[in-house]
Amino acid sequence: MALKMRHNKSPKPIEPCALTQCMNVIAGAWAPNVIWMLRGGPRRFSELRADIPPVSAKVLSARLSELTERGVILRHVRPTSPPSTEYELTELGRELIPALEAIVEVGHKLKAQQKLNAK
Amino acid sequence: MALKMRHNKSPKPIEPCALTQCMNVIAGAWAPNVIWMLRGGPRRFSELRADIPPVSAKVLSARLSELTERGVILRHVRPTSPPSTEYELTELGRELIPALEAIVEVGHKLKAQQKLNAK
DNA sequence: CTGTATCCGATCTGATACTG
DNA sequence: CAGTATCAGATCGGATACAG
Repeated sequence: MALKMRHNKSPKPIEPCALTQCMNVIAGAWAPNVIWMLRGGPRRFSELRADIPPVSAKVLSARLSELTERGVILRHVRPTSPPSTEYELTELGRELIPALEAIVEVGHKLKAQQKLNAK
Repeated sequence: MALKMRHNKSPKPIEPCALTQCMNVIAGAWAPNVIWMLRGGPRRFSELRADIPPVSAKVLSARLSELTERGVILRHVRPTSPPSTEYELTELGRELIPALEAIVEVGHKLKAQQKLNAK
């Protein structure tokens, strides 16, 4: 579902440059939050849902699958009586932390800027 | 169109944390590329269209408006005979460069990772 | 040249209900 | 607990045509 080969308009649609490459991973409403919440260590499915309040199970599940597929997070299933699953950043996933930290830092400045505009 | 009166489930729907705050700015298919292309200095509308091949005028215009509104870029209109407009990063906008650089760096590692998976 | 207006398909997300 | 299935609404982005 990631391959979308249709209409052969441009043989080389974009330079799928590194920027776009990485943006695709952290795009979407919740992917960055998921990674961010995992930066402190492994978390379970329901913990992530609690961390990121209004995310639906469907979307969280979809993002976790995508991120797993892309090699950013790992899934550990524990066959306990109530099933338990832990998600954890891979080494590649941890590479994203500095980028997200930089983004967070800009976020603070944006919030400050917005307060100025509001007044 | 921004207000969507959601059911009063959470009085504070999300912590619109700094992460989300900034992600909203660089979200979308082309916003990061626009900022990236402006990092070297001012560019005109048509130059940006050429820089970022398959972006439509509509979307580029929409992104530029958004980014201007958010205080990330500045618009200079030159009333020449053929109209000319230059876009430029603001000081706030330049704060995004390090974040994007970090993202680009991860992008390279993701590409490397993908090649491994492909084989 | 620099946009804006319309139409339209693709994608994302949420709500709800259901399974193991 | 940890998801999946289905449906529906909202948003995004592209193509085209048009305007200043």
